[in-house]
Order: sequence, then C-alpha cells, then structure tokens
Amino acid sequence: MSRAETTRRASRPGRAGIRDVAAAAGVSITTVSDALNGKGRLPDATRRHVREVADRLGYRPSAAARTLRTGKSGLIGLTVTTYGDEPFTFTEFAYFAEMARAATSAALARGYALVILPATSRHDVWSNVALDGTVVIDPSDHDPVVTELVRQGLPVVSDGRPAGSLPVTAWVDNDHEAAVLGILDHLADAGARRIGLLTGTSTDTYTHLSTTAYLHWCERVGQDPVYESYPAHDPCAGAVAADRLLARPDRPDAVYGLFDPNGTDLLAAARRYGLRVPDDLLLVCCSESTVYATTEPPITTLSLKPRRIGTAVVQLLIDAIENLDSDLPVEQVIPTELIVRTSSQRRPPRTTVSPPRSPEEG
Amino acid sequence: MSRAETTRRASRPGRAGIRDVAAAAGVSITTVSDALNGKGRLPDATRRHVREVADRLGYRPSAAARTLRTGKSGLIGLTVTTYGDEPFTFTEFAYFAEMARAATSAALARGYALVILPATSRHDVWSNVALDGTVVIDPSDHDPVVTELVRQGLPVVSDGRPAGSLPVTAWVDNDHEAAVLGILDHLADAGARRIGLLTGTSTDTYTHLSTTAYLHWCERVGQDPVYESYPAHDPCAGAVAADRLLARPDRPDAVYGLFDPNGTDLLAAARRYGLRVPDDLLLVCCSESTVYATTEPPITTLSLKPRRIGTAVVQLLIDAIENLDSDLPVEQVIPTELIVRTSSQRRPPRTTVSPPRSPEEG
DNA sequence: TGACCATGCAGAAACGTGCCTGTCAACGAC
DNA sequence: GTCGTTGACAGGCACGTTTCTGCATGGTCA
Repeated sequence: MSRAETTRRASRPGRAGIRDVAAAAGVSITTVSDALNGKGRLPDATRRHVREVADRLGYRPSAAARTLRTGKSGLIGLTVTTYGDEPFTFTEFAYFAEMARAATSAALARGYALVILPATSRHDVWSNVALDGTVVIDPSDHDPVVTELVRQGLPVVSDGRPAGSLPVTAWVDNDHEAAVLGILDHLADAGARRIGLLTGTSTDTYTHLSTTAYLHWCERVGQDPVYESYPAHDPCAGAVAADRLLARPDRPDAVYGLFDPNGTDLLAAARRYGLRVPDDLLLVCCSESTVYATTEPPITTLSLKPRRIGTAVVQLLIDAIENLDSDLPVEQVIPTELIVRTSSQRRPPRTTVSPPRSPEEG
Repeated sequence: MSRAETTRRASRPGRAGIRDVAAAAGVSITTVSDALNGKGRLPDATRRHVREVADRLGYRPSAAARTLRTGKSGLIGLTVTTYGDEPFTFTEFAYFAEMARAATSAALARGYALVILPATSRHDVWSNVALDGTVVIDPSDHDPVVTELVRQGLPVVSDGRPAGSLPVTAWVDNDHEAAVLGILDHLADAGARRIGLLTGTSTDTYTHLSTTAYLHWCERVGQDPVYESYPAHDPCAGAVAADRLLARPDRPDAVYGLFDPNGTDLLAAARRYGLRVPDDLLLVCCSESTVYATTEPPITTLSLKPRRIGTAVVQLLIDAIENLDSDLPVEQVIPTELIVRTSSQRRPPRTTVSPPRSPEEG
C-alpha cells in the first residue's frame, strides 16, 4: 500500500473532501469550489450538478482549511473579567445570561459564532483558537488580554466604558451617572428624606461611576451619604451588608442597591427589622431578574438593557471585522430603563402588576 | 514587486510566522516547531534559544494551520434546544448559566474552549467552525443536529437522557423519577393530603419523566392527579397556570413546580387567594436560583446540580475526543439535592426569623 | 476571415503548520 | 579502516481549501 493511499484512508473515514466531489462530478476542484460558493462564471446546470453531487456525498468543507486560506474564522471571543477561577461572575447571572444570549443571537444572524474564553491571559487557550475579534465585558484597567489582542491587530469591543486608556476599537455602555441620579430623584419625589446606597468594594467602572454619582447627588442636595460596601462577587456578603445598612443609627428611609441580589436581601433585612415596604422603606435595585415583579411587594428595578447592549456590541465588532467603516460612533450609549413597581411608591396609584385573573380580596 | 512579496506583506503586518522565527534564530522550520512543541531531540541550548527568539518576535502559532494539520481544534460545541430564535431558553437561565459556567471551567482546565451554537441545523454556521466534539443540552427526539454530528464521526455527549434511539456517545442526567418521588414523599410526610403539579406542555424528557413519575405516585397512593400544564418557554404563562391551579375546586394543599419561576408565581398566586405558606399550602419548586432562600417564606427547592452535570458532561466528551477509552460508564447519573426550607414544613423546627446566613452551595 | 471577447473550466500556487525522511558529522567497536 | 549508531539538524510533503491565472472553444464584428 502506498503512503499516499495510507494517509488518504487515515484522514477521515466518513468525510468527503472537495476533490472527492470533483472526481464524482467529473469536474475540477476549482469548479466545485466556485459552484458551491457562488463565485466564478458557471452555467446553472453545472452549478446544480455539483451541488447535487456534494449533497449526495455529504460534503462539508473543512472549516480549518477555509480559515487558513481566507484568514477569517467566523469566531468571536467572549470574555468576562472575573474575581476568581470561574469564567464569569456570580452576581451578574441574569445580566450576563441575557447579554450573552443577545450577543449570540446577533452573531449567529451574521454568520458568526461565539467562543467563551477566560479573562486570564493563559496563552495556551487563547492562541489555540483563531478569532476574528473579541467582545470584552467589563475590562479592567490595563487589561493584559486586551492589549495583547490589539497588538495582534484584532478588533476588540468592550461592554462597559474602558477605564484608563485601554485601546479598544469601540465600546458600549449605559449612562450610569444619569441612571443613578434619576433613581435618586425618583426616590426623593416619592418622599425619601435619607437615601442609602448598597455598593461594592471592587474598582470596576460601573461601581465607581455609580458611587461617585451618588456622592455628588448627596452633596448637591445636602444629604449625608449613607452607604455600605461589600465584595460583590461574594454571594453571601450582600445579605450581611444589607443588614448592616438597615442596622445603622442613621437608618435610611430609602435604599438603592447596585447589584442584582440586593432586592431580596434588602427585603429580607427590612422584614427582620419590622420595616414595611414601601411605607417605612423605599427600595430600588439594579437587576434584570423577573422575580422582582412577583415579590411582596414588587420591587422597582433598574434595567441596564443587556439585550440591547449585547446586540450593539456584536454589531460594532462585526462591522469592524468586515471593515464596514460605518460612520456610526465607536462609542455607543444605551439608555437604561426604570421599571417602577410598588416598592418605590409611597402611594401606589394603581396596581402595577395586574393579576392574571380576577383576584379575590385577601 | 513580485507576487510572493505582495502576498507575504498582505498576510499579517504584525504577526510573525514560524519561518520568520526560523530565519531570526538561524535554524530551520522543523527545529523551531520541535523546540516549541517539546518534540524531537534537541539540546537544551537550541531549545532555549528558539524559545527566546519566538518570544522576542511575539510569535503565536496559527491556530488554523495547526488545526488543519493536526485535525484537532480544541473547540467544543455547546448547544441547547430552544423554542424560538434565541440561542437558549428563558426559563432555565439559572440552570443554563451555572451549567455553562461549570462546563466552560472544566473545558478550559483541559485546554479546550466552548463555542455556543444554535440548535437549528443551519449548516452555514455549524460547518464554519471546526469542532472536536459537542455538548447537547436536552436534545429532542431524533435531533437532526445530533445525527449529523455523529455521521461526521464527532463525539456527542448530551445533558439529559436522550429520547428514542439518539446515537449519542454518552449522556449525563439526574434521576428525575426518584427526585419527584422523593419530593412527593417529603410533602406527604409534612402533612399534604392532595399534592398538585405545575408542569409543562413540551415533550422533552425532563417534563415527560417528571410528569409520569407524578402520575405513578398518585396512582400508588390513591390520589387523584391535580396538575396544570403550560408552555414553559413563555415567561408569562407560568403565572397564569399557577393561578389556575390554585383556583380549581379541588385545590391542592401542596404544589410542586417543575420550572424555575414557579416558586414566585405560586407564592404570588397563594397571596391572591389568601393562602398562607406553609400553613395552608406547601410549596416546592425545581430551581437553581438563590432568591428562594430569602423570599417570604423561603421556598424549598430541588437542585439538579448543574455544576456537577456541566463538569461531568465535558469530562466525558473530552475523554471521548482523546480516546481515553475510560472504563467509566457512558451513562452517568448525578444525584439531585432537595434544599428544604420553610415552605414545605408544617411545623418549622426553629424560628422563621433567621439572621442573614450563607446561601447553600450548589 | 482574422481579431476579439465572453464563456466554461483546469492547473497550480499559496495559507502556516507538523512530522516523516534524509543527511552529515562524530564516535566507538570489530 | 569500515561499519553501525546516535545526535542534531534540514528538506519537503501533506492537511483541504480559495483564488489567480491561463487555456481552449465558439460566437461576433470589422
């Protein structure tokens, strides 16, 4: 048995190559490639014939060979900065899930697939996958992964305004200052006299911008800041911090929590101290979770619109990849949405959550 | 300018190839490849020299070329059957997020990366990425994607026992029958006389097995089945179905909900009908969400242990990829965990007002 | 009728690696 | 002195595409 024959057998028993199709169709490799890719100038008869033979043989072009030849893999990296070994953070489950879902959908609609990659700069994994570009969620200052990627000439789009002078291709973010100010005004309008904040100890942009906006607002209206910080990546610390905030001698009569689980944590803490919501305590938290629509009482939430962010990030990245130098701004701000429910209204004008059927009076 | 020179310039301005390293180090391409991959027989001096030159040039081997040559891409597909255009379903957010996180970690630890792919058989995306294998979550009966993948000779491991004779390489699942029977016994022990079920209309294995286990249990203990079905993919339909279940003339005094949001939906419905939990209504639902630890009252949940499932699925898949024909069973059953809280206990053993405590670990 | 052009296809050069084979020198054993 | 052996490298093929170039053929027009 000749060597060529051996390697031909060993390649893939079930997979047919382009030259098998060419042989079976009685044409050349070029004709097969052109027929299947819609290139070249071929009569429809040949095109149909080749397509039919390829279908019959179950031909699937090798993605690796195509990538090597064209330089495009159709793969987009998706990475999240983490506080541990996990590939994405715990406290942002609903946000991350919705954002990733939207990003995946948007990518697939344009023929790309998403690869989940760790934020650590482990070269062995990053260099083993051919990427056309990368989406980075909440990049830290001077992120080594980002700088390495742009050094390789790959476009990088970040969810979250990059801190420092991180050389990203584009970024998408909410206007966090405006969101916080809007919530504080909303709570003040509802009658709050002393508004507290439940915030984080980490140094990411979201936490930083939101906290400073709160401090500025306090300074403007002449209120002493009342806030508690905790490590947001720790799922247990939130409940403790919520309890601490309501145990203070200068207990606030309204609280805004920056992170998803703060709503239930604050609600539980309020119950422990006998505080009625919203009568004794107004509550708002930033969350994408739908459970806050059916809690007792329903809790007002701020949505960062992760679906729109995920879609926008991917669109910007693919535009950069395909060099559609669109005149779209490379910085895109997505508006937030305040979903007002009972917990932030002293006098609920009407039931915001209509029951599915005519309820009996409890 | 010659053609060769043109294409050489056009390849990648910033990227150095293996032959650039060879030229800079004064050795051949083979020596560079052997030195960097630890193959061949080279003196340590040469090996170190080549490594140093490669680092200095910022050399990163082309993943596409390596994949083409070796036939291994280091990529694992991750796909979920869906009920719409979205890449993964809405009602299983927490489960999917945790499972995907564990799967990503396990894959990265072994040098693989995960690619999110749609369950639709759109060849243009699937064939554009070179996969070494695929993880399929909840494959439907006679899934066309799975059969196509195994036809190509790729290993496929499913989360969820495959229905029918789906030719997967291996699968991991919980013992859903035992889990449901355990919950029903638990509720009966707590004093339930008529246990209702909130289930789904779809035909996936989880829903099917759980529902038939419920029916068998009812038959065994001589209780008339009381259940409502709804399309689980519709986030609004759950609340309606929960309301419907509690509005029945044969209203159950205990309910098990098969899906994640059922807990809050049932709790809200109970409040509308003036039912106290757990005094008038015992509640259990299947969920991975941590919010049920702090609801009023805390709700007993069944955890399917998505982290262990995600890890096991990836380990089995990579074992199959690397042909470590381990004598591990290709069918692996992960035990579930019932996290008993106030909602399923008639006589709470201790005070319901509990200090903030650390949430259960998954 | 020859020049010219559009059509329909084939040949072959890359893309960047991994690895098999081969060469050359040194060296000890007979 | 020759021969097998071993170390240390170089040459070159193959992976499976895409695509540039080129070569026939047949029709059209000056």
